[in-house]
Amino acid sequence: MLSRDYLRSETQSARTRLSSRGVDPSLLDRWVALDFGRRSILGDVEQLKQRRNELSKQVGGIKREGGDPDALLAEVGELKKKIAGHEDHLVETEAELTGLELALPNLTHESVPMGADEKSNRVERTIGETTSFDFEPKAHWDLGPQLGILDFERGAKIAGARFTTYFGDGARLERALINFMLDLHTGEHGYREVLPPFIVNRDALVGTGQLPKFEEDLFKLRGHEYYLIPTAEVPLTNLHRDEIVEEAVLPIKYVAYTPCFRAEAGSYGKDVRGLIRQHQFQKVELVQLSLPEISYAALEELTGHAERVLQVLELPYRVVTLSTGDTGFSAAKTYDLEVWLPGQNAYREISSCSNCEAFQARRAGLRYRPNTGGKPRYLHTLNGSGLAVGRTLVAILENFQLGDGSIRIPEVLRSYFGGRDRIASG
RNA sequence: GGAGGGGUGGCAGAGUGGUCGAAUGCACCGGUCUUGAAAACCGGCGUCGGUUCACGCCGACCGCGGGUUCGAAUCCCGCCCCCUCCGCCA
Repeated sequence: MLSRDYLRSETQSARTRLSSRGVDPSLLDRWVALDFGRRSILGDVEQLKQRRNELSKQVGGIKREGGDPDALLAEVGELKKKIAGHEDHLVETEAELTGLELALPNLTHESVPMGADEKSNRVERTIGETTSFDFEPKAHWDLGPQLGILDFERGAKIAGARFTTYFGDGARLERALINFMLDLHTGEHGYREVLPPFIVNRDALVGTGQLPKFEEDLFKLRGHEYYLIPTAEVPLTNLHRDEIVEEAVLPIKYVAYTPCFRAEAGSYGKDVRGLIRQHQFQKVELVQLSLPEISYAALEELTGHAERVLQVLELPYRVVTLSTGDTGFSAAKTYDLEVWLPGQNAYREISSCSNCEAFQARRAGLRYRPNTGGKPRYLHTLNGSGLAVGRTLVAILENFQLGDGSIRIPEVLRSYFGGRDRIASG
């Protein structure tokens, strides 16, 4: 959510900046009308309530002294009717107002490149050489089944399309990556490990911005107001919902491994082969709750933590700033990390690191009390994959494949394989 | 699933229809005292919204949502959460 103060006092700028994200400018006009209407009704209703409260007090006094309050009661009766009418109107106005506010995306930071889609994204830096081979490299959807470590058919048999089953060293590699990432972020980057519920309620999803707009992307439990999490960002960011924390505890840094579930509505025909786009995938997620003043430094730091995983695994990648049109609903600025995949001859997203500023904090009621005392303020939220585990596994298979179809295990993962340096058939 | 108990300010804990946004204690902040500190004493100390240049004023909030009433933390209904016992279960 954007702040009402901003929408009110900077309406023109809000109109321009939101339209660069594809928001219909007339929504702003509607907002202004509703906001004005709300305050006008509120003024009336509160005045009537004030009068009613005064009269009620008088009635109490009169009754105590054994008098007859009938004259006052008649006036109160009138007031009650008026108040009820105004309040119905007020409830409607507020419902439409918040509905509108919940549907407006965040404003992008001034450093974000303007553009309608990913074509306007800006490459910030490219790390490592794209892997070269003296043979024709294979895609992971060929390598995995050949090695017997990924089984797409059996994933589909027990669940459906976009589900995969891992066997043997495939399952072990996934587990090794999870442990390696968690160990790195807790041991060297100062994050506290969390194991949250993988199912959340509606409020949590509204808090981070998936709802009410993107319901069709989510798996909902039948007969319950429960949803499978699309990312650990949802439980982690909502951990302190409706709390006021002391400034001294900031920044709060959480890391969690969770499976993630996405309906992938509207992506039919996209990445249908392999592990790239699944209904369920594993992810290690980083979340920070930050002081507003330093949240952009925190974004650089958090992005660096995700990059560190790729560096230690010796995977080539690049960092891209998403354009205004490609930036997600809740984010003010997003860096995507794209890993080189020889099987596709392309860089593919493996992490997305965002500063949401106070957008989620307003929705979720995340505030802090300044050291100097005074009013609570909204804090800033950041999140980033550190990393998407399935895609990391893909990158390892494709980048470290050897001519004989076996896979070289990166140095830092060997301790999770009892010291072995190869994944070979069987 | 069955039976019972409970959700009040940062914490503990009063309050069962009328100046109750809420006693009291602790914690916290400021002051007095003190060489300094502690103790003691004095004062302050919730959130949101509206309005105001400001001081302030007004409204709302005692898990959430409805209802009864001139008036609800207090009575009624629904829901959520927590605890205890039984059943079941990993």
